[in-house]
Amino acid sequence: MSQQRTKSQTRTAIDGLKELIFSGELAAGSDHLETELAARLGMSRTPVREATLMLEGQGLLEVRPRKGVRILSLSVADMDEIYELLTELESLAARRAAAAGYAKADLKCLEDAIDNMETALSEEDREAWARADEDFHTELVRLGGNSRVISIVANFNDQVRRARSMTLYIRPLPEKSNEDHRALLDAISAGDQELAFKVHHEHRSNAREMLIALLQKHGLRHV
Amino acid sequence: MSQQRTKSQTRTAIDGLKELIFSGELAAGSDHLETELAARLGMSRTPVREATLMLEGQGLLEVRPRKGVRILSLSVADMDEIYELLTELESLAARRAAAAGYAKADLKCLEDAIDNMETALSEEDREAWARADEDFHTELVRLGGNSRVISIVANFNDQVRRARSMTLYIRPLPEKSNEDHRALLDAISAGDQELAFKVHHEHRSNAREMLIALLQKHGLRHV
DNA sequence: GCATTACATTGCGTATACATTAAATAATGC
DNA sequence: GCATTATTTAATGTATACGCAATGTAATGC
Repeated sequence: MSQQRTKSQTRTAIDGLKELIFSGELAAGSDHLETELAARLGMSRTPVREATLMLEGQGLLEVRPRKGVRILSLSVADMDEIYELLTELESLAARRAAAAGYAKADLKCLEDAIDNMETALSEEDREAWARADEDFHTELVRLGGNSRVISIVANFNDQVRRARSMTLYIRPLPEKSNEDHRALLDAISAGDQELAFKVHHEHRSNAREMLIALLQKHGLRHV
Repeated sequence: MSQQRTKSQTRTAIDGLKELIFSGELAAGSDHLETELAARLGMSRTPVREATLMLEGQGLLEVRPRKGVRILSLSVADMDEIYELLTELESLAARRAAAAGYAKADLKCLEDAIDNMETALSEEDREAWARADEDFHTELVRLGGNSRVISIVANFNDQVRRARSMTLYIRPLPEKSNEDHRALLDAISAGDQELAFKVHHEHRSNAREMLIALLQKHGLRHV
């Protein structure tokens, strides 16, 4: 995205730590001393410390003095909480997007994302599908136009990212999903606020239930 | 609340800065250098810096390299965004509280808050009313039981605190407010999820519209 | 052998020193 | 005079030093 000429060490630490967390190199539940992380990232403790404080604020880890920072793991109950929150906020965004009276051109990103999901589905390319699905949801929230909602949703998407990629290959192919996406797009196009809200709320609720059931079925108590 | 034996300097800085911001001593929109704040708080730059980074994460200020930290002011549009978000999240909490099947004893805090508001109203004690109103809303969200929602709502309440206290004496006395509160309490008691959601959503929407209109009427473009 | 206390270790919180670089100012050429 | 470039200033970003307090370990008493 936006490239600074010289990326600050703190920025590097934040990005580096997030990457290490998302990739699982820093496992959920594991503890790491500031010194260790600093050495790992090739910098002094100061920017690492700043980064961990910020990531703590974002709910990705917990700073536990003298025990190291703990990479947070999410219980099923946590996932349920987060999905409930995302359901509500995305549905709010859907309603607002419908209210905004967007022209067809404004909704092109949504269209594209849906097309990409369809292609990915037919090719059974789960990674591509997941990317397009995230695009769709991100764009939907953006169209909602509430900047606070946008950043909260982005934050919690980060938090569940690991869980998503863990379940990507054990979940059923989301065949029905795109019907919902198209229905939502139609509702937004038509400016039908309540329908947009309702369609997306149900879509998200279903996804939530599916995911929770999946986690329980596979005994994934923590992700 | 929870007292540390020795409060860390960073903690002191956070609390101190928040206090200075809420009280208006650090005015909305004003800029302050790290060194200045450090001197003011009687500590070195390090904990001040950590505090400002965390408060930036909480949306209370913005760190602008070489220009100092800027205390954020909220435009009317910002207030609108935040109130929209709070409306949705509190209404979600209301629905969940209704779903939880709380016993009468569990809802005592809500009852008390309503009583306190009534007393405060009859005595025209606006400060007391505001405290009780905040108690009510905080407790409602707590009863909702979603810890993410709880902390987000607390965060945004901090952000609008200054605006609230600014408008406290120019707004009309909230005579009707308590009817809504009681109706919500009844809905929660009765376990009527949709009613609880609806009642509170409307209550909040009204409060939002009143506040926005008030800000505009008084030409308060930034608070 | 167990509990308790003294001791050693070490990770963190904070202060401070220093390098970097954006901004402000002065100087130069036209 | 104006624009452009060189210089200075100063606030930040980062490294480092250091003391404290928490944790683990050894020593002591019973």
